Amino acid sequence: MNIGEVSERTGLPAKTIRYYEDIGLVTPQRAANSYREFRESDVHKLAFLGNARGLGFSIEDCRALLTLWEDRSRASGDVRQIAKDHLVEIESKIAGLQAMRATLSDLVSACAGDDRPDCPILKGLAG
Amino acid sequence: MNIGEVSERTGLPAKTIRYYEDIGLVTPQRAANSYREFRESDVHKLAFLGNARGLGFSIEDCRALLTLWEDRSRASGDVRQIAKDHLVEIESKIAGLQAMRATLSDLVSACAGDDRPDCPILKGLAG
DNA sequence: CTTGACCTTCCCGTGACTGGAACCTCTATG
DNA sequence: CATAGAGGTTCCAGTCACGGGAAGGTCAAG
Repeated sequence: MNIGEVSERTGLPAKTIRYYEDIGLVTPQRAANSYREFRESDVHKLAFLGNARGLGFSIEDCRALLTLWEDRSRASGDVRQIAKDHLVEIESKIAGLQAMRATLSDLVSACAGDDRPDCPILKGLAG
Repeated sequence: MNIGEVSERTGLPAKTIRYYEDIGLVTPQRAANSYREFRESDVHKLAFLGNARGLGFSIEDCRALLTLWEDRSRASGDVRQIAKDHLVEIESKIAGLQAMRATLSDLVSACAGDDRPDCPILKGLAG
């Protein structure tokens, strides 16, 4: 299977798939014309990667998860730990963004937003 | 005032302050020894930048906000628009992260996390 | 005079791609 | 058979907002 079809089937841009090969996440075979030749197992890996990235796992997390996925004798505790750590990160990002939203929406609602120069937002940002 | 003191007073790393000079956000004077010489107005600008960045505004947003801040005849509506757009972005980031959290926490709680290889997290990621 | 803190510039690296140039290969059509 | 166009290849540069570290100049204290 060529990269275009894989791209369609996984939803990943061809550029991304090439990048994943570059960094060793997938290793498709090569045809005589130097085209990449993807097997079903490559497509599954790439779909897995797409899902993991979609959940915000870093590439290195993905690499670890992929290794565990391929390891039939893995301990599910290892997977769970990675996921839990990531969950904590996500939660702290959410908290940070919510704090931003709170401050910012206060400022926005305090600002008349008309032609006059008086602006509580700028005042807020100034300190 | 030297960069070290400015760094302490604004909470911005010296590296960041130099970077902000590089991209034209501040333009401190120079002393004979080639050291940067910051005036109070530079410190205020940098504090403003620190606050705006802390609320997640991009550098280009900060540049625009700074220009408006310095423009005594600005319309507060311009400021408000930038802030509102940014608020929308923040909210969509929060929504994205919350969706990740929902899926991920479902997976984590479905996973026993012991020594056995059976793992709903990997199953979920596989499709 | 030396030590050590502070300052300078310069260049490379980050994460996870994305865009683009220059070029090769396959397939369908005139 | 020539050609056009779609798809493939490699490689290099850029993104964003800095951070690390090298190599060297400057200043105040002892």
